[in-house]
Amino acid sequence: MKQSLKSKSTQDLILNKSFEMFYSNGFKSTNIPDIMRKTSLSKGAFYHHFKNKHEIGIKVIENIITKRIQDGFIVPLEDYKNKNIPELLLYIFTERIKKFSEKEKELGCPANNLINEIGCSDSEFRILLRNLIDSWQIALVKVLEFGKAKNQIHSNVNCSALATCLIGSFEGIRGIRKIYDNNQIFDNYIIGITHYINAIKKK
Amino acid sequence: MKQSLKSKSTQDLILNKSFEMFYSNGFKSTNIPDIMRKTSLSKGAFYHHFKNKHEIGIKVIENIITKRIQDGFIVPLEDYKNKNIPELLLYIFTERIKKFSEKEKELGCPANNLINEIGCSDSEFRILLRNLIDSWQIALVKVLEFGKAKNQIHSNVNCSALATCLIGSFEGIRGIRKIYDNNQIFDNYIIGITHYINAIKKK
DNA sequence: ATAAAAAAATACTAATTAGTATGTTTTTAT
DNA sequence: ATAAAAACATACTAATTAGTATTTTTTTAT
Repeated sequence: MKQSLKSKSTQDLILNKSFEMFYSNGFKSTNIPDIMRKTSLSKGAFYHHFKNKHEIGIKVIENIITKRIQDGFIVPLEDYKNKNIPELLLYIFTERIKKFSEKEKELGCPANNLINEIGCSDSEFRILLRNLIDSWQIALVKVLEFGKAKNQIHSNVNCSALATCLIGSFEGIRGIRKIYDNNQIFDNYIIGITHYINAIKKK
Repeated sequence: MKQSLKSKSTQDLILNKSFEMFYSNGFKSTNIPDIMRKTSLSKGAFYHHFKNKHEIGIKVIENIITKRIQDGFIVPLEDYKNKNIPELLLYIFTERIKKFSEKEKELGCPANNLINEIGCSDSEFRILLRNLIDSWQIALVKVLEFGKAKNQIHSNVNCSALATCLIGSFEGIRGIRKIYDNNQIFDNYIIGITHYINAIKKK
C-alpha cells in the first residue's frame, strides 16, 4: 500500500478502536496496549503516530465524538426552514432515541460520558467538549427562534433556556439509563418530552 | 479515647475524606495513599478498617452519597400534604440549585458523577446507585400523584414520566455545568424548568 | 538497485499504586 | 500489672501501564 494511505488508514484504525474502548470502558480505564491489541498492531505503532494518550483523547473528541453529535443532532436541525419546528424537535429528541443500538442505550452518550469523567480535570478536553455543547445549543436556539417567528412556538418561550433544558435532559437521561437494564427510563423520557414540546406549541 | 469510639471516628474520617476525593477527582483517579494523607493517618490504618478500595466506594455511596440525595431531594418532598405541589417542585428544582456552594456547582452531583464514571462497569455500585434513583423517582411520583388528586397539577400529566424528566434534566444539567466556568447553564435551566412546572399547573 | 525515510515491532525503564506482611503503640479486660 | 486485642505505622511485593530506546521491516525517491 502507498505509504501516505497506509499511514492515514493506520491512524484511523487506532482512532476508531480508541473511541470504542473509551466509550466502553472510560478514558482513564483504557490503556494503550489494549487499544493496540484491538488494532492487531504494536505499541510502537501507536507512539509512532500519536504523541501520547492525551493526544489520542483529544483527537477522538475532535474527529469522532464531535462528528457523532454533529451528524446525529446538529445536521438534522439545519434544514429547518421548510419544517414544522415542534415536529422537528420531536423527531430529534424522541424518534432518534428509539433508533439507538443496544450498545448506545447501554453505554450512554460518548460526549456526556467524557464530560462527567474528565470534564472537571482536563482543560483541553473541557474546552473541546464545551465547544461541542455550545454548537449544539446555538443550532437549537436558531431553530427555536425561527419556530417562534413562524408562530409555531409560543411567544413566552425563552429559546436559550429551552435549548439548554432539551440538551441537559437528553444527556441526563442517557446517563441515568446506564444504571438500568431496560428502556423504561427512555420510555418515560419520551412521554415527558413529547408532552413538554406539545405544551410549547402555538395552538 | 475509648476504643470503640476511636474506631468509629477513624472510619468516619476515612469515609468523609474518601468522599471528598472521589467527588473532586473521580473514583478511579483517587488512590488510597492520597486519601490517607488527608486524614493524617497511614495506609495501614486504611486497610485495618476497610477491606479494599471497592469497599470504601460502596460505603461512600451507602453512607454519604445516598444520604445527601435523601436529605437534599427526598426528605423535602415528604411533608407534601399541606403544600402546593408545583411550588414544592419549584423549591426543590430551582431554589435549591441557587443555594449550592461553588464546589457543588463546579463538581456536579456526586451520584451522577459515579453513575457516569462507573455505572456501566461495576454491578455493585450500579445497584446502589439505581436504588438511590429509584427512591427519588418513587418519592417524586407520590408527590405528583397527590398534586394531581388535589387538582394542582393538570390531569393529562404522566407522573412517572414527569418524575423521570425532572430527575434526568437536573442531573444532566449538573453534569454539563462542569465544563463551564459560570452559572449561565443553571440560569437557563431554572428559567426552562420554571416554565415547564408552570405549564403543568392546573389553572 | 540502493540509500533514506517512514512504519511497525520489540525490549526496556520508571512511575504509580493496590494490597500484604510485619512491627509498634495504644487500649482493654482480668 | 499484664496479656491479649485492637489501632495504627512502616516496609515491602507485585502488577499495571505510560512512555522511550532500539531494532527490523516496508516503502519511496533517485
